[in-house]
Amino acid sequence: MSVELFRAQAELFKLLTHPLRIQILYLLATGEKTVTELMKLTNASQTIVSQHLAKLRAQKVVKTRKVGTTVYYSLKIPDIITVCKVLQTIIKEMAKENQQIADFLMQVTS
Amino acid sequence: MSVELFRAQAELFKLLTHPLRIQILYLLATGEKTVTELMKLTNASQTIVSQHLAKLRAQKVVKTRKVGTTVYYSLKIPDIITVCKVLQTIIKEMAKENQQIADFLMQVTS
DNA sequence: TGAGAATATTCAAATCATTGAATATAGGTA
DNA sequence: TACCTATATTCAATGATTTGAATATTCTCA
Repeated sequence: MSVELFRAQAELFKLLTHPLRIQILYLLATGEKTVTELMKLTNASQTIVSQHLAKLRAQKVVKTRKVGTTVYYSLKIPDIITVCKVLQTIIKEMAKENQQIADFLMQVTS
Repeated sequence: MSVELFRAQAELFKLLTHPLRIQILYLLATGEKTVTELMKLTNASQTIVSQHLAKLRAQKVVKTRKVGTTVYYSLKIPDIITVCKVLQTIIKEMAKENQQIADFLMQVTS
């Protein structure tokens, strides 16, 4: 596998390193949303939401539809949410294991 | 879904934003490797490899086995490579689509 | 014990990402 | 035209990540 492919993967993964961007992607996975809706759903400011959407647009994982002055965002690459979901199950597995270790330590030290 | 989960996901995704770390994970997916082997396979310096391995260790996605002075690294969470592979298929899809657009433009402008 | 091999850590410099404030644009409506 | 609403962009400050050089640690073997 080429270094170029690793670089391309790394670039796309960078989109997923901000909690707000992940949240926005999950929201868009449930259907298209306007910027104002995303602001309300995430409790983030207009500037911040718009800036993060710009990053998602730059990498073409979202697409837009403009009606008058309002812009509807939706997933252009719906599979991106699969990537998040796979990681989510990993996190749950890790948490479960940590819990088991914690339980064991409780038992040993009490 | 809680902001905490988004944050946890974002933290793990940060591991995947460096080409060398992705390459190391792919290499470890084929079996355990020593630091020296990883250096040779990736053409990266000892310091660099060691630093990136430290990040992977900090998030517990790799584990180590020490024999004398050499350290064998392997995947502690093998599913992490699934995350990479899902993204890889997305990248291929995106590339395919771009190719189709390029082909279309060729046709139209010639 | 002393040298050498394998790996890890620390630190400063450079680069990159995030934020908030300010401003810009563009469409709709009085 | 003038204002209002929705969204985007720019810029400077701050914070995080990456790198290379230097150094530390730990093990083995003569």
